[in-house]
Amino acid sequence: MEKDNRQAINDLTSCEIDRNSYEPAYMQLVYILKQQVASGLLRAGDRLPSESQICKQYKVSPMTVRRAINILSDQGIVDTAQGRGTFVRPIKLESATFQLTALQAIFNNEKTTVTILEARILTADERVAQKLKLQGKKRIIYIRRRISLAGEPLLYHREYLIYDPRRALVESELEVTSLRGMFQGVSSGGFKYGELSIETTSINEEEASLLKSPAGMAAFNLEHIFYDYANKPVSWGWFICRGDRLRFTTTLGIREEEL
Amino acid sequence: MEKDNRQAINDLTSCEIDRNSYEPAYMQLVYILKQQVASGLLRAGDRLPSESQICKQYKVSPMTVRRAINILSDQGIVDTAQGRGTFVRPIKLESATFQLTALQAIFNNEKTTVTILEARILTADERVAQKLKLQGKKRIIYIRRRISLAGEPLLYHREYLIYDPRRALVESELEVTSLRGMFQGVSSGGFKYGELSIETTSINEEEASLLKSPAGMAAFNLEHIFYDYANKPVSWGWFICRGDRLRFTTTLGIREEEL
DNA sequence: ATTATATATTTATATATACAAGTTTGTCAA
DNA sequence: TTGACAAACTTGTATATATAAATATATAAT
Repeated sequence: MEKDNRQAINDLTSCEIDRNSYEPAYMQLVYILKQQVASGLLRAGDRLPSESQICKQYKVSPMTVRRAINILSDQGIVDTAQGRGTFVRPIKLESATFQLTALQAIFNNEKTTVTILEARILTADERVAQKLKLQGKKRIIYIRRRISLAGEPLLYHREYLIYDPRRALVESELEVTSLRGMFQGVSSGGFKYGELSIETTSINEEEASLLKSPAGMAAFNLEHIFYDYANKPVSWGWFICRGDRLRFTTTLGIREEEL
Repeated sequence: MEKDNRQAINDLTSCEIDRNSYEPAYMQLVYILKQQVASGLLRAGDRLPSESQICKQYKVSPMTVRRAINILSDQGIVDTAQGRGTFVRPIKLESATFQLTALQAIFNNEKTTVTILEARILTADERVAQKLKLQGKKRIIYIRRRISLAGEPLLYHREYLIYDPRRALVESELEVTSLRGMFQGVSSGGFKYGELSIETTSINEEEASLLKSPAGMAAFNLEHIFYDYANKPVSWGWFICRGDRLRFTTTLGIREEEL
C-alpha cells in the first residue's frame, strides 16, 4: 500500500524545469521538491539528493539549486547540515504559527462597520500611566469602538492614546478607516513597533450588552501596545473578540491540496 | 528631537563588514540594515540605498547584497519593487504571528508531569467518526491526560486515535515522553501534516475539577487533527488550557532590544 | 581490531558576470 | 504644451567559478 503510493507519484522525479515559463527556475524547483514532500515521496527524516545531483537532474546551475533549498530551509520544510546533506524536517507542534487572518477578514469585509461609542480626553489613572510609561498625571485620549459585521457585533475595542496636539491623532484615529489602516499598515501613525498578546477572558456585563452576548461567555482578549521611534508607548488598547465567532487555524507540514 | 535622534545613530552607516568574523558577510549586512530600521535611521516607507550603492559602501559583491536583502524581504522587514527600489515595510497587525512558545515552555520544563487519567478502546460515535473520517463503526483509542507544572494542573488533553494493532500506538502514545515528542518532532509517528485551531471556551464541571479551577472560567481550546501519508486522519484531540496561566505574545516590527 | 590518515562528498560562502525586466527621468520633436 | 522615445537606474534571474568547512568513507599502518 505504502509502496504503491510512492510508486504512483514516481513521475514527479522526472519533472522538468520549463525554461519558457514566467516562473523562475529556482521557484519551479521549490515547488517540485515541495510536492515530493507533500506527496510522501520524500518523508520526514529522508535525505534529499545532493545539490550536485539535483543540478544534473534538472539541468540547472548549483546556485539555482542552492537558492531553492535555502527557500525550503527558510520555510521550515528541510534542515541542512554541512557535510551531511539536506533532510526533510519532521513536523513539530512548536513550530505552529497562528496568524490574525480571521480578524483581517473582518476588517477587509465590505459589510464591516465601526461605531465610535465614546471618545474623550481624560487624565491617566495609575494603571494607564504604567502601561504608557507616563510620568505624573498626563492627559490622554480614551476611545471605545464597536466593530460589527453585517449588523452583528463582533469586536469591542478600547484604546488609550497619548495626547499630542501636534500630531492631531484624534481626527485620524477616529476615522472608521483608521482601524482598518491599523491592520493594513500603520506607516502614517509613525509607530516603530508593537507588542501583542492574546489571552482568554469571560466577558462582563458591559461587554456582554455591547456584543449582544450572554455575560460570562468566553472571549479572546487581544491586547496591543504601540511604540514610537523614541521607544515611547503611544497607544495601549485591547480588542474583546467574541469567542463564538472567532477561531484561529493553521496547518503543520504541507497539505497536498494547498499546492 | 527627531533629527537629533537620527544624527545620534548616524555612525551606523559607517559600519564595516568584518571579514575575519565567523559570521558571514551577508549575515552581518542583514544585521546592519536591520539595526538601521530598528534605530529609526530608516523608517517605514523609506527607500534603502540601491544595491549597487550598498556594494560600494560595504565593499561586497552584488550577490552578497542581494542575499542580505532577500533575507530581509523574507522576514517582512522590507518590500522590493523591480525598477523602483527596496523600501522599509510599515508594520501591520495582519502580519502578526503567534507561536506556541508558551506551551512549548511547559513541555520543555523539568517540573512538568503528565498523568494518564484514562486510556481505553471504544467504538467511535458519530462525532468521532466524522472527525476521523471513519466508515462504519470502528474501534478507536481514547486517552485522557492531565499536564501539570510543579504540581499545578495547566492542561487537560483528550485524544482519539485510530486503532491499528500493527503500529502499536498505544504503548508509545501512553509514554510521558510522547506528548513531549509531539511538540519537539513527530517524525516517529508517521504523520504527514496536521491541522490546528485555537478557540476560547468556558470550562465545564469536569474540566474545572481536573484543572482545580472554577467552572465557567475562560480557557483556550487547542484542537488538533493529524493525518498520515495517505491523507487519512489518525488522531483527533484537544488541549484545554487554563486561561489564567497562559497567554500568547508576539512583537510587530523590530524591538531594538531584540538585536 | 583499532587508530590514524587521506580522499571524496557534502553544504556554506563569496565573487564576477551577463542579461532580463520594470521604473523613472530627461530629451527632443511635433 | 504635449507626446514619443531614449537613456539611465532599479531589482530579478541565471550561470560559472573558487574556496572553505564539516562529514563520511575508504585505506593503510599499528
